Order: sequence, then structure tokens, then C-alpha cells
Amino acid sequence: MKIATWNINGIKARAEALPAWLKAAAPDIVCLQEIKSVDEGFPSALFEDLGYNVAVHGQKGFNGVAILSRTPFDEVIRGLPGDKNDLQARYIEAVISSGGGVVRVASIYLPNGNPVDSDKFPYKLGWMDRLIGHARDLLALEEPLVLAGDYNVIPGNGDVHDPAAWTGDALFQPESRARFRALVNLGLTDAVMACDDSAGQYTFWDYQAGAWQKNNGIRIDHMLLSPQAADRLAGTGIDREPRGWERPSDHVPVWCELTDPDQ
DNA sequence: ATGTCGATACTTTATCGA
Repeated sequence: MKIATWNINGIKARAEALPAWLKAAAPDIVCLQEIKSVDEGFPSALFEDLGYNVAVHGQKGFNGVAILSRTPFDEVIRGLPGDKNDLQARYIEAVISSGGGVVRVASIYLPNGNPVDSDKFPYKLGWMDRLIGHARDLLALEEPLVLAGDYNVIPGNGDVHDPAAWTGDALFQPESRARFRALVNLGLTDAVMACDDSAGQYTFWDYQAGAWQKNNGIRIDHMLLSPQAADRLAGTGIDREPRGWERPSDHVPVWCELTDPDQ
């Protein structure tokens, strides 16, 4: 079973690129972030025509997450628990029976948090605290679990072209990185790092200043696996090609392959 | 040093968020 995550930076702007990538990569489950669309505006037919079921948690103009799945959803949960006053659409979770077993998958769009001296940074840290609490609850279920998405956190020096240039950024602050470590330390596995821990496996290149051409990237899109999922991890990949297409997203797809549970 | 893109609205240019 192939599970992918991609911050597409606008579903309408990616109405050609996303189906093209789906046909080429053939993932079973896809977690999307920054759809920048309300539920009713999401072009579900584009993906239903390719054999996917669609679950959306949208918002007008900004944010918004979705999950595509070849197999129907057993259950869909919209919104990260823990704060009824948080109206930003940044989390959707689904239970899917596929490949002879059940898997729980979350599509995460973690707050950016910039600028650090604004209220956006404490919002990011509070959101991460809630995510840690929810992940602890989910891990207690002892299921195959994949927490996938745009974490807006650069975990280490090997995940950024120029660490010094990012020292003041919310994505690279010690508080952000400490919470990401705390999340992983609950017992989750960073799928990409588990298969290849080399530096420079970037998933995002800014639109500005020729970042793509200079390979001035960062690794901020992650797939974190519960032990029951990590034990089935067969491989991962970062598809860089779509970053070079016409009108690209600034992020590229990240995917992992899980073996069937009876193999 | 600068450089971009997507969505929105008191819209055809400016603003916001990233």
C-alpha cells in the first residue's frame, strides 16, 4: 500500500498537476494540504474519475486539508481535538480498510508560525502540543497509523541548505524542533529518515530567489509512523519532478510503501 | 540586493499568508 502526502498550495491551481501525478505515481492514499478551498469548491470529480474516494476539510481562502483513498473511508474525523475555538482547517483523519488490514491516516497542515514575535508563533506551539496529545491517544490504539503532512518544522541541520539563514524562522526555532522531537519520541518513526538518513532530502523550495534552481530547499513534509506501521515500512520516496513542472506547488510529494499485513 | 505565487475583495490593483 502506497501512502503519500503533498502540500499542493491551492487545489484549483493544481487541477492539472495533481491528476497527472496521481496517474504516474498511483498512490492508494494521498494526504493533501493547503487546498485553499471550501468543501463545496473542491473538484472531487477529478479524483473520483481516477478511482479515488474524497474526504475534505476545507476553509475559504487559506489552509484546508483532504484525503484521497482508493478504498472507501470507514470513518472520517475533521479538526484536531483539543480547542473548540480553533476554526482553522488543518487536520483531517480517516480510517481505511485496505490491503487486508486497517490503517489510520491523518493529513496535517501544521501552522507556519511566522513571524516569531507575533501571536502566530504561540499558536503554532500550542497546536503542536495538541497534536502531541492526540498522537499519544492514537498510539494507545496500537494500530497502523500514519501522521502525514506539512509539519512546517525543519528537524535538523541536514534538512536545510543553509541552517544559518533559517535561525530566526519559526520553522527552525528550538521550541518548534523540540516539540517535533517530543512527537517522534512518543514512539513514532520518521519514514524517510528510517530508510535513508542522509542530508539534503528536501521537500520544499521557495518560489522566490531561484531557490529551486539553486536547490536551496528544506525538508518540512514528513510521514510519522506508529510501530504497527513502521514494522511494515518497505520504502519511501520524494518525487522532485513536479517541482519542475509548469505552475508548480512549492512542495513536492513524499510517499511511503507499506507491505500488506499478512506478508 | 532583488527575485513568487494563490486567493480574495469596497476587484482589474492591493492585500494577505506563506
